[in-house]
Amino acid sequence: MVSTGRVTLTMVAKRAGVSPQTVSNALNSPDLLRPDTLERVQQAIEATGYRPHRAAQTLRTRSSKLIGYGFEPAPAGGTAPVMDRFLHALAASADAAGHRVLLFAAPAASSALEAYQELVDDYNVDGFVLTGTGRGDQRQAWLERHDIPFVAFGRKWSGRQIGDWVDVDGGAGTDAAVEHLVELGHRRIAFLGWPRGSGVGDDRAAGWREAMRRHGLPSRGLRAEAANDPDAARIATAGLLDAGATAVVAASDTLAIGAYRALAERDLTPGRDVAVAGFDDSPAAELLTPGLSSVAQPLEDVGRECVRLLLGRLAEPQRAPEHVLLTPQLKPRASTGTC
Amino acid sequence: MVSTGRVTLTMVAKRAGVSPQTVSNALNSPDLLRPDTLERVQQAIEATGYRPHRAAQTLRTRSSKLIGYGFEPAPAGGTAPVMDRFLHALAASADAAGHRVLLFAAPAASSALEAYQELVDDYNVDGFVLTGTGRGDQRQAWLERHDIPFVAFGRKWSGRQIGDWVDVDGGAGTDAAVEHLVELGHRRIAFLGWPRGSGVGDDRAAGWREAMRRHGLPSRGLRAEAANDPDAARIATAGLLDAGATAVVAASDTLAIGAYRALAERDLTPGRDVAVAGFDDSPAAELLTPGLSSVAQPLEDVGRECVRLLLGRLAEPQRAPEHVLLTPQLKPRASTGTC
DNA sequence: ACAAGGTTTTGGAGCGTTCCAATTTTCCTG
DNA sequence: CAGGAAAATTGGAACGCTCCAAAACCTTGT
Repeated sequence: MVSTGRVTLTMVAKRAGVSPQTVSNALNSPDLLRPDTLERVQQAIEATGYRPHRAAQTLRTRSSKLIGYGFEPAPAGGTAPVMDRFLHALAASADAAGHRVLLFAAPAASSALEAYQELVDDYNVDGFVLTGTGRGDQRQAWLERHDIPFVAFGRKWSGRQIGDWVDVDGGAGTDAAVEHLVELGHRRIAFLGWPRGSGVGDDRAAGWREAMRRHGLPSRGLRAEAANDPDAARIATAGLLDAGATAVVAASDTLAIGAYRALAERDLTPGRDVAVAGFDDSPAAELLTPGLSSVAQPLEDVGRECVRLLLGRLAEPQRAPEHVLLTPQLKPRASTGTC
Repeated sequence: MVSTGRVTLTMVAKRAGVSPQTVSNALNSPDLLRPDTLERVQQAIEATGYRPHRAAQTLRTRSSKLIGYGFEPAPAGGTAPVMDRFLHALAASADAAGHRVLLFAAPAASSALEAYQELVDDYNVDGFVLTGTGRGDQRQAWLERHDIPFVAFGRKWSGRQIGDWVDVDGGAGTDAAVEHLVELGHRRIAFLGWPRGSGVGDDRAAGWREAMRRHGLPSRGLRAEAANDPDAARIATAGLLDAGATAVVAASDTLAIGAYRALAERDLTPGRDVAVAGFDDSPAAELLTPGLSSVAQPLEDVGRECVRLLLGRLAEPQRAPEHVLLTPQLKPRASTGTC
């Protein structure tokens, strides 16, 4: 209908025969209006196709309905291949909640924190979603000190807990993998993990150990460590095979690939001779031959929860920190197939 | 120094002993000021740590310095695993140019185009970067009709050319792969591609054919087609091996993995018995055993060019469409290693 | 010294919204 | 049916910036 230029609050007001403020209220506090007035205003909004102008709102309210996400350069081996799914989920959830995601190229982790402050000052970004919060990451402390709301995807593994987080229960993931392998009849189930000291890695190791204990299975001598690199993992796996492992639970798909290589060296086939399970369900997992059973993180849920927690904090800045721990799920494929 | 509240233009002006407008000019058209005035204003800006408030600028100028990027759910097999690198490059280039990237969850491709209009109306997004512009994608036409600036990563393969684009010369990529294989002594070099009809796929096929022709090598019978799925590719590859191929150039890493499987079925080893090259240099490529030679797209450059073209168009909306074609580079690994 | 012409600086309005305080209307209760 | 409190609505200012047009300031040339 309306063809030219922007429709403003005032135009809607004129059309509905009320003041601009009333239209604003119709949008922001509808319960202030008398039902019939509300109805009339809503019709005018509908008819004109009015949409509020975010910049004007931001200027007045100091809230942009923007969520900042610092995008880090993807380190080759890590969980990077899977982060695009998270990011999509984040964007979708934010959109659904009437917010949007502002992407920025995060400067080298935890340095140059001013970038966060600038986003708040310049754009009135409401809060941030952090990922890759490893040990020694100072972002949480810094943001808290500056009263900037945030949620982290990933727990804080050391030091004082700060702020809200959403995380995936890695232990539950490896536990499920062990459970699956036990059902298939395995007893000597090894764990191929990263060097101790990384919170995420230790968590995944703990899940394995606990599941082994629960089933009364020995874990001694069945744990090997390697950097997140197939070749290091290949070498480490050899030791596990020597120790008589019939199954290997790896802390990442990259490590699992190393296990594949170790098996190949001895003319063994994953899934037939020795079972292998990975972690992350990266795109590579289903492309491997045989397909790699892998623990998939519920990234859509993580994205949704991140948004939920962040918006919650925005609404109530002083409430106690909230934590959400989600359970991942094993995707069985041929690598643990026939036993 | 300054501790409380926001620093505004007016404060800076007061401090420098000039009018607010002059400070604005110092920022936006410095050449209007007398050098000594400029100096004085800049010092005041420095001293106060002033940063312009984007919402206020946006409200006045109708430009948000925001670039919209519609993030699509990643279809498993495609180039998705590599798009995070592009996105990071995009964000980095945008940031460097004083812009930012606004992420939104794009509704199913080329439907619900109103989402783009809304972003323009609500947020004053300056323009968009499109990806995954396949055949029949109506976004370009729609955006042009609505006078919304955009750049596409990806050419238009059919119909009238619309707007600016940046793309990677797929033909040059497969050509380079053939070149590499010829140097290694191969003569029966096959192409494993997607079914005809996709612009990208046909382009990659053309590069192979052209390189073969240039070297006087026969290509007849050496081309197979399969959907972008390892198993379909495995089957298709069998035919190529029967035709005596000693090397396979694949249109994607996913297809190349299918070739690996076909070789494994015959107890052949990629790189030793038959050479295999992929396309995209996805994370999986270097994890495969043996490592997969693959054509890597210069995604950082693509991101940078996208921003450059888009900003160019914003500055000069009526100029003729500009196109940038970048050359990818083969990353040789063991799969084409020994011959 | 003064007008003409250019360069540099300024005041005021306005972008579209929401805040705040004040005003009007409505609904009770006595 | 007056009086008062609660509910609903309104007018004006303000958020921080840039546009526009007008004013002040320099140079020159005569």
